[in-house]
Amino acid sequence: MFALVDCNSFYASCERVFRPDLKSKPIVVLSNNDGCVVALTKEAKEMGIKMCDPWFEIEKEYTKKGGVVFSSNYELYADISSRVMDILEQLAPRLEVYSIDEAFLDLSGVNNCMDLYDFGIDCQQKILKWIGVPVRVGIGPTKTLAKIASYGAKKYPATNGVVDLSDKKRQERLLKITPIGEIWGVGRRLEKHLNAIGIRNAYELTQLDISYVRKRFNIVLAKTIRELKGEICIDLEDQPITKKQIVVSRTFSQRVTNQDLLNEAVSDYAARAGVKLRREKQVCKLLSVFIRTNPFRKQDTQHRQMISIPFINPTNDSRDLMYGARMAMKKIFKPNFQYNKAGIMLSDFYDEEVLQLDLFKSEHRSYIDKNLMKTIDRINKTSNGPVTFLSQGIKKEWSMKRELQSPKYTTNWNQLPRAN
DNA sequence: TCTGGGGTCCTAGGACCC
DNA sequence: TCTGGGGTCCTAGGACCC
Repeated sequence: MFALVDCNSFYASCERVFRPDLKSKPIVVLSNNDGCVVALTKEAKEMGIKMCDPWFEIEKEYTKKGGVVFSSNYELYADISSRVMDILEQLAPRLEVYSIDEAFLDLSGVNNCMDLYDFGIDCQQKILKWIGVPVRVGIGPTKTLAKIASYGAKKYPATNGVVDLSDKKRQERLLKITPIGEIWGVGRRLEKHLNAIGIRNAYELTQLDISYVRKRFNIVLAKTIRELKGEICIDLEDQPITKKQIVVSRTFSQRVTNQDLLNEAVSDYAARAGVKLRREKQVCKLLSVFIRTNPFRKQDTQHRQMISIPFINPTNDSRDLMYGARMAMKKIFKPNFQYNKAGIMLSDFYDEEVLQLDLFKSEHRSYIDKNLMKTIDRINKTSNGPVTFLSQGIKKEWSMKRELQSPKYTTNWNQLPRAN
């Protein structure tokens, strides 16, 4: 049996933890660059705000009506998240941290000693009391059913935010009122296709013939159906899996036409990606860079391009990555376009310790170089940083804006909350 | 004027090999 | 005159997730 514990309006709830005065106020949290809404409370939803609404379109009306807004504060959210996960870890034998605000729990054994609904309520109360974040709990024999249970817990207030789908009859009842698009693994595209052949809810989906689905659609949807019927196809992943790619990309705060500035941006992203790669203890063999103009500006001529360049010797040295990024940029940059986003992607990873070197080339990063990177990383973890490379830029005119951010209450000594 | 970022998995199609 | 077929690997792009 699985449980899915899901934090309600997570980013917005994090903001409330240190601002009890916002208890029943509408709150929205914005994406990077204060671009669009990525989290919103029930109260904001009731005002007609939707996920992904562009901020500039709703700002005036929303603030006039007394809505509260924050730029995203990922340091705060990550810290609150890890505190929630710590508690969950103590409540169940196995835990999979699925995202910043969700975790799957393996409940085998738990159902022998307590009622699962009571377990859910207990979870909820502990996290609310110890952290201050409201959660809902969905319980079911497969992950996909636990997800459906969680949907039910959100949608129907009478459940008190906990739904246990152990019972087959109860499963069927909820599946019959769950729209197809709410199923885990069914996105907008599939929803449209399924609706077109007359499938409207989760129950109707389970009535389809599996081999037909595999032929007409794909193997992923076939798996989803088996999961909806109670057959476990997706296991709990409680071991941290090594990443297969690392991406750093940002929309610029303003449009950029100048190649020097683009070089600065991708160098900065390359250095950030390097930090992540070294944290994974991996080296990479392939680096890709992409740039694009703003697709929302129909009046501009569009340009988007991506290019990959291989390293002969796999590396995680920021200097190699930055050099590669600039080489790539040189190849794809075209003048007279108004770029609004660039990004870098690292892939083809190998373990740092078991490097395969090129047979005919001996130059590779030395022990001293490795220590240099380690030292920089260590300094940057303290408040003595940051140490950066000149090519990452100083003014960073392209870098994003975040004008409405709350303090880093839990991760910065100078921003601790005060009790008066 | 202003529209996010970071991932995974699957598939189709091309290059290449024997 | 008539010019195959099966396999692998790689990449780009799509769909999905939070």
